[in-house]
Amino acid sequence: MARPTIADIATRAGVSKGAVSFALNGRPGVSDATRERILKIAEQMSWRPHSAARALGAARVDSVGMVIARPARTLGVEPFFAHLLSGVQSGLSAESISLQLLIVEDTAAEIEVYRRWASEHRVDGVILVDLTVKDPRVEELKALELPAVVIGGRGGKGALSSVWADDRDAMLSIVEYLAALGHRRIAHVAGTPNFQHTQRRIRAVRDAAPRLGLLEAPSLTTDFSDSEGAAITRKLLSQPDRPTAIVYDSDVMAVAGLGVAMEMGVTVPGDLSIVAFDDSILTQLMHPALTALSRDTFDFGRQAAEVLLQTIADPGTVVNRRTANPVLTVRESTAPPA
Amino acid sequence: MARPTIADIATRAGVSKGAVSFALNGRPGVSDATRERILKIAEQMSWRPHSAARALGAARVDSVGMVIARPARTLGVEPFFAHLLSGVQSGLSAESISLQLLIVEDTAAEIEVYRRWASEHRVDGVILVDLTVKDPRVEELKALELPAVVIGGRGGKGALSSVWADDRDAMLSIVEYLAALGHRRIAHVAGTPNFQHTQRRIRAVRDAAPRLGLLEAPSLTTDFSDSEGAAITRKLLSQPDRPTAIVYDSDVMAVAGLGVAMEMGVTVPGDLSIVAFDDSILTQLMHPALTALSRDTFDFGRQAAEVLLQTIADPGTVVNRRTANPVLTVRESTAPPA
DNA sequence: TGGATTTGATAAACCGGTATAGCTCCCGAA
DNA sequence: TTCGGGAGCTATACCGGTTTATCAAATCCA
Repeated sequence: MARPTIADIATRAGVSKGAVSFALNGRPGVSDATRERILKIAEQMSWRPHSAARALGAARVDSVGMVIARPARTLGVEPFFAHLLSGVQSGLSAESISLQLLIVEDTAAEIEVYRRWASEHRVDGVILVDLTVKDPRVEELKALELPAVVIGGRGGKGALSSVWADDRDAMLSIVEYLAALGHRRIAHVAGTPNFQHTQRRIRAVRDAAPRLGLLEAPSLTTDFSDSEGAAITRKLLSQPDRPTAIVYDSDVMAVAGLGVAMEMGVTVPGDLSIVAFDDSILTQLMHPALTALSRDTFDFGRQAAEVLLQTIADPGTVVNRRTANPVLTVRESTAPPA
Repeated sequence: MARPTIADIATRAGVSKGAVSFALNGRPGVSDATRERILKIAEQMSWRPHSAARALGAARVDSVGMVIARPARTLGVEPFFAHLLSGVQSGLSAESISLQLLIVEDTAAEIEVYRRWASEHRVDGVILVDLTVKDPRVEELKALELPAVVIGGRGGKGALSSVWADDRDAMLSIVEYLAALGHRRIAHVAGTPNFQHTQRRIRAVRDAAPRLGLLEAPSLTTDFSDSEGAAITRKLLSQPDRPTAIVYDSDVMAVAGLGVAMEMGVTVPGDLSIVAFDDSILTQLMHPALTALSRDTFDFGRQAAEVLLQTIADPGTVVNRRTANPVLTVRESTAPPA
């Protein structure tokens, strides 16, 4: 027989559909003896709930969504997303909730997806990444009343739940380390200026500079691509008073920067120290291996899932959870200046 | 008012639910005038179908699934998956079908997911990757009667639909190119031996060796990790008659191999030519940039989606589609031997 | 002991669509 | 003039669960 339904179980157990439903969901209304009997029969018939039928009862769909808005070609180099995804899933699988993943071209398309998901009842909540300054998605999700959690940034004034790491603190730890090594000319090759975390990192560098006695500490924004990372590095290293250390906002840009240094005959870490804000296998494969900030991205995802489930369970609450601070993994690309 | 239903539309249009359903699905049963009126009202009320309600009618769920069975930590370095995913989605979005993505630890867990999906009616079909020799998933999916398409390998004797590229041909083009440059000692650092494509590539090397007059052409299997790639390279380069060219089955291993060569004072491409079977930003960031086999992974995914939709529409058919041949992108890591 | 409450279970409504049997017109052919 | 038949639409059952109103029997308490 194909796919047993609760009606089949009811017939076999000699009870009503309702009783079976109560038994299977662990709610009161049946005696322990009956419950046990029903559960055993369900087990025997290897019954599984029909997800659509469940979802129809205006209840949850047991599915959450995640949209990544990036042009396809810039995606996938960073292990960041893969680890984040694994983490999110490990957080969800405990409750056997599934994840819908979508990759779209831009934020407009992303919002369109949220509207569709909301109106079609496809997900119970969503996870947001790459939060920008004045992000339009926050307002939209509030309007749609779709539970959401923001990763890596606070969701506006108590608007959405969030899971975030202290970028400021992390950046300070990098700059302080470089200053302690003796560097006085430090450059910061940042990411897209409209990302919230980019702003926070830039501010951290600017605020710390005077205190650490830095002569120079410019932050230069890019589109996160390897080519812009390389171009900016070329420009920095061509200056008469070139920096003795560069901090890159991503591992890909750091690797590109290392390539430029080698091509220009600038030795690393002799003439130039390099630090990547993101760690991955990339930074470890280099020669010299790059000093990088390591974050537990997997755990990040896991916590996001947890917070989202809380928010779904009680749509009123807004949770802002701060995760463990990232740590600086020192490798071969940093040393005192010549 | 929250979420209009077809009943609301029916009331407003002064017709029955059935008529509305006919009109919205473009099937006969209503006059053109009525249809037009209903469509306009639906548009005004911004009606969207409730996916669960649709799915309940024993029909399709408009959702397909994809499970990637890899330990979280080895995942995400290769842009391969990200591009594949984007491609799959672009193929699906035309029909506004959503994608469920799951990352699990091993094949056992993967099969468990298929069972759950099938019994809970969560997906209409699935996409398989990383096909192994005697893959247990093929049998399982046949048993579950879940439409499926295999990416990168044939699905057994007409068992499942598939989309594949000619690995043999691709490998031949690499080896022939190296032979033409004058290389006679070529090593092949392969992936996991139980993958079908690994087997095909190994066979291609073995078959071509005599014809091309190669003195030596060993294929050495690994677990695809950078560390094993490095270890094997170290061993190869320590031999008295070391190879003058190495072909790596993945970009990550090729990069690791390049690192080993540099660390051992073996110049690339002077003393050693390196070719990666997979292209990505990684290979381009290196110095020297690596010669690599470029595949249109995005298109691969798109075609897989297409074939899957065909298979879902008509569960009887088995489509085996061969995609465009990959091309060798020559960069700086290959040259005639010294 | 009798009325009030609790327990264990049932029948039926409901969620939002789809599918189908059947009804009413209206037209054309015999 | 009657009958067949198709177009256009309605009413209703159905999909597989959840939930609620209802009810009988058991239990409790004064």
